[in-house]
Amino acid sequence: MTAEEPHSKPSGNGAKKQDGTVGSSGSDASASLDFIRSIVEADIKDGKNEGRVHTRFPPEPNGYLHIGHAKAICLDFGIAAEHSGLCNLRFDDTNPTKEDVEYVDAIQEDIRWLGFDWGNRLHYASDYFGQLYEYAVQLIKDGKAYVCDLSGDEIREYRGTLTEPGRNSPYHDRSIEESLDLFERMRAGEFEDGSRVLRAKIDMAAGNLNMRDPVIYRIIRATHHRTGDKWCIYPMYDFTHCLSDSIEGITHSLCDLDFEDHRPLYDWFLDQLPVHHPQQIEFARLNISYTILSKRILVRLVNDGRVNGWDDPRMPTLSGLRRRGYTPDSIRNFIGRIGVAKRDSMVAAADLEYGIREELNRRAPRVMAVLRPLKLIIDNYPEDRVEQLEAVNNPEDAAMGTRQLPFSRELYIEREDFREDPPRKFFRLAPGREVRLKHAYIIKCERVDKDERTGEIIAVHCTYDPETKSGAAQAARKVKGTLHWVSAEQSIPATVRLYSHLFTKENPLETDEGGDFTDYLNPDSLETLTSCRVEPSLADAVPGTSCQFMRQGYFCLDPVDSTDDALVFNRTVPLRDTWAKMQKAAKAK
RNA sequence: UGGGAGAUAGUCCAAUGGUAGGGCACACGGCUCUGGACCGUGGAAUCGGGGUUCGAAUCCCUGUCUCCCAGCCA
Repeated sequence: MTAEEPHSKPSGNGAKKQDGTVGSSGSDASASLDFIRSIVEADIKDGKNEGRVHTRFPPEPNGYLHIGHAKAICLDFGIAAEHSGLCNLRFDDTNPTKEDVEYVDAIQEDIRWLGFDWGNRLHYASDYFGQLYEYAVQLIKDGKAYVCDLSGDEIREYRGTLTEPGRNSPYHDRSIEESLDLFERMRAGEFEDGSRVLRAKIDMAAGNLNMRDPVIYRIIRATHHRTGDKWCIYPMYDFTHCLSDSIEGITHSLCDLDFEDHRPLYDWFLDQLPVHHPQQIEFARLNISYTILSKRILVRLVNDGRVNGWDDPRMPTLSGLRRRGYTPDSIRNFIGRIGVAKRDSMVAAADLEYGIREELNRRAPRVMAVLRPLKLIIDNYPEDRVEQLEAVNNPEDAAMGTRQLPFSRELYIEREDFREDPPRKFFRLAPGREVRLKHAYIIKCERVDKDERTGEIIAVHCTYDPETKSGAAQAARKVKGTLHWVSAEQSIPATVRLYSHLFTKENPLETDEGGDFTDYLNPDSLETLTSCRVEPSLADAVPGTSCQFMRQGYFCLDPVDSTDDALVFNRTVPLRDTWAKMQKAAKAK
């Protein structure tokens, strides 16, 4: 997210459970507290806020949540839970021209999915419009705000620049009575959009631009998703946010570094009024290599058709990650592992991938799936015979049991598992070589069938050794490689989508002269394979569930595009591939 | 000669005056019916320069670099 709502941060210790206990994560008990938790601890110790901890997560409903927001969510909800405190969900809906109920629904779903619960504390800044209006009137009465008739361009002009002070608006010294009257009439709809604003009277010479008489109310005739046409004036973020925090009794208001410059203004409003004064604390937003965490840009990718919607599995949105096969635990653990600090940083995409592999290795059942099939015929195996072989579902967890796998004379293996002219260290199948078929027999390659014209290998002929059946006493013979396979007849067809980074550059926002992030869109971020064959047990797979395609990676049945007769799997993340790494290294030499 | 913030291995985070440590990544080895997982080993950092101190990543001075801010967005 660029300049979105302030985020809170993730808990270093994973999500709190309903009972307020803390789940474990990458960082363990010995770990020291991050700087925000240190502040919170100190505040509790000092008896500040009567020892209460009350945070909030304040998204603007103008887009879907992404993993950067997950950092904020984990922090806001996590810190509250760690201290038996509360965390509110508050929609920061002060700009009806950009917001929509579609987003408020999606945001709630995503937060719940991540594992957090705001109880009955679902709020909207728009709930406070009446109170906020009264506060604004109070400011005018106290001579601390005035109605300004300057146009947008003029306001900018009067604001000065980074190095030159601004000048007072000609309306700066307008009488309190006149401002009161005008503000009332702004609300009544007597003036056109953009014709007048209410401004705080602070200091046009302030080095901090935010303090140069910031606008606090503007006229916008737009239907608000909650208040409809009740209002035609809407409060600005700076005015709304601090007072909403105050109204809700928030103690620690966590947001990202972009709002550091706004803190003096946050404090100023609260100091002018007789209200509770929460503390704003800023932390560095999350950046991940080869992706972009900016709502502004994500919305562009969606609208320009660069991806297939907010939940496209290539998107770093929570809905995209979910559809890709990422789990809430893996995301929470990731957030806990990367920590919280104030310096700008770029977390390696590999860090995120590590998290999901770690979890799925423990939980995902192993299955056989051949993505790019090559026919393999076992010449000495009876033509009409079909054996049911027992296969372990997860070697990491015996409790997950076993299943039956059909084996027959004609199989499919992965095309890349056979090489007619194998390179050094190639432990797979090649003429004259032996390999084990996982859960089955050791086979030996005898010859290949080729297309006479193209030279393409059409089938591999092998013989099997009946004595080497997996589990059999005499099966101990060692071979260099083990391949996955499916029975040609009994396997079922499937489509498999292989995803990789959406961008080809670590930081796609760091562009050359005149370029932009679209220059680095990865043309190969999605590869769709339509001739895949998977073991028959997958016919009953439940959409959204994950499994490991042996030797390949973790995949999940796409909940949107998959049907009973046309299975579609999304690759969540490939397995670590030492062989590929070796080849790449060799190539580099 | 605007204001604010931040600089610790490739990367992310610790160490708050007392042995610079951990995760990821990387490399090497072991094990393995997944070239996965797992186990072991290793390389690798305090932005520069001064100062205070028995002792500095930490305190002081100075320099450099990076990020944010000129919406009637949040």
